[in-house]
Amino acid sequence: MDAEPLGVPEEAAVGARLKRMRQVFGLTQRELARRAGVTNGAISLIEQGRVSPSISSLKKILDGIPMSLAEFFTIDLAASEDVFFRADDLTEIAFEARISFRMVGHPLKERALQMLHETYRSGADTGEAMLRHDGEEAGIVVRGRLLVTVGDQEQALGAGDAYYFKSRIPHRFRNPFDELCEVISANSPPSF
Amino acid sequence: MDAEPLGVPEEAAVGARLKRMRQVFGLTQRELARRAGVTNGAISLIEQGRVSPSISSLKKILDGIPMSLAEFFTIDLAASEDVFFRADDLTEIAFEARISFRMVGHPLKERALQMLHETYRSGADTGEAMLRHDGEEAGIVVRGRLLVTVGDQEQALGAGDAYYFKSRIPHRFRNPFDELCEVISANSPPSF
DNA sequence: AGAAGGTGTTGATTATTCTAAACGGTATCC
DNA sequence: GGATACCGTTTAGAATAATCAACACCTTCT
Repeated sequence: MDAEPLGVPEEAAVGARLKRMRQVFGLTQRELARRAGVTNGAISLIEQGRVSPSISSLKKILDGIPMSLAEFFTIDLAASEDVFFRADDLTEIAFEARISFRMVGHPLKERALQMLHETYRSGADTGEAMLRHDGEEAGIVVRGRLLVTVGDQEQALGAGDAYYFKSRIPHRFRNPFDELCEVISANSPPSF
Repeated sequence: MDAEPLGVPEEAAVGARLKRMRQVFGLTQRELARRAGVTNGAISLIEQGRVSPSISSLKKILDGIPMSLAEFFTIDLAASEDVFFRADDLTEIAFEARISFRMVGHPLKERALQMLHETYRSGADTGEAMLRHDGEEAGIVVRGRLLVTVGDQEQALGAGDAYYFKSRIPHRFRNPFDELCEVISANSPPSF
């Protein structure tokens, strides 16, 4: 009706959505247009909300990403909010004086994965009583050295070294060295 | 490109999908068109797959149902298959000579709900050892009378009477009367 | 500075979709 | 039997979307 579709939220939403998806996949309008077999102009118009694409052309474009129509309309953009967390924003998990665990992501949210930024000061030890819990965990040493014990294996890991094991296997982390050690770890499902 | 979009599955799929949705909601093309503020012709063309509607018009049409674009593209039409089950098709769950449990739906399919058509002949009893399991259950007596025990409460229910309780509470069903008793029950999540 | 190659955006034309109004078919009512 | 009231379908023309080609802008390179 109107020349300017101001009051129509869905068009703009589709455009914004497409732009978001395209950017998430690291594509330019032209690159996506080439892959999809449409013109870059069409994508520009759609993203600006100046036209409402037909299902067929939207599908054609999404095929170039690639992404299904169902995905396109279903994926919750808000859910991918808070992708970045500043170091200061990480939630501290008290453990022991010499150990600091700082969690990536919101504490309360239901998640399939948990990531921790761990700091082991000299002399830190998760305890003689080995840790055991469900899931699997992995980590990479960022700075300093860490003595990792998993089952009957024990290794001193330096910066860049990593571990991966099933958390049911008794494990322990120690820093018997005199320099501070930082580790980035992840476990799934979350067990803290 | 072609006048006849034979090789394009998606358009036809959208048309068929729309037709299905419209029919499921018991609407005629004209009625839906009236609600959506489009012409019945447009709906006809779309359903035949002769055009690929724009997002804006598809949304307008779906608003008339009403249904979101996400729903429209997500809902699995095949999943709503086998909606009706003849009495003879209900799967019998052997229990006791005087008790018959006949399940609605396919035994193997993952479901959030289970419905049973239960028959308690005179003297039937689910057992002195009370039943306990996860979930919640409800039922309505269709015929005869049933003595229902839930925790420390006990009631004789007649036709039309019903119950609802958390299945963790010990429960028992008995028919000490001399007429046959039929009950329709449901429990979620399925526990048989 | 200027050329080259990238980005997204914009008119004029072509192609497609939507509307409006008709058509044929079927069931119901009188 | 004919009028009425639905149904879905179809066609000509108005409205909208997509293309093509140019445009303005920004980096990078020489």
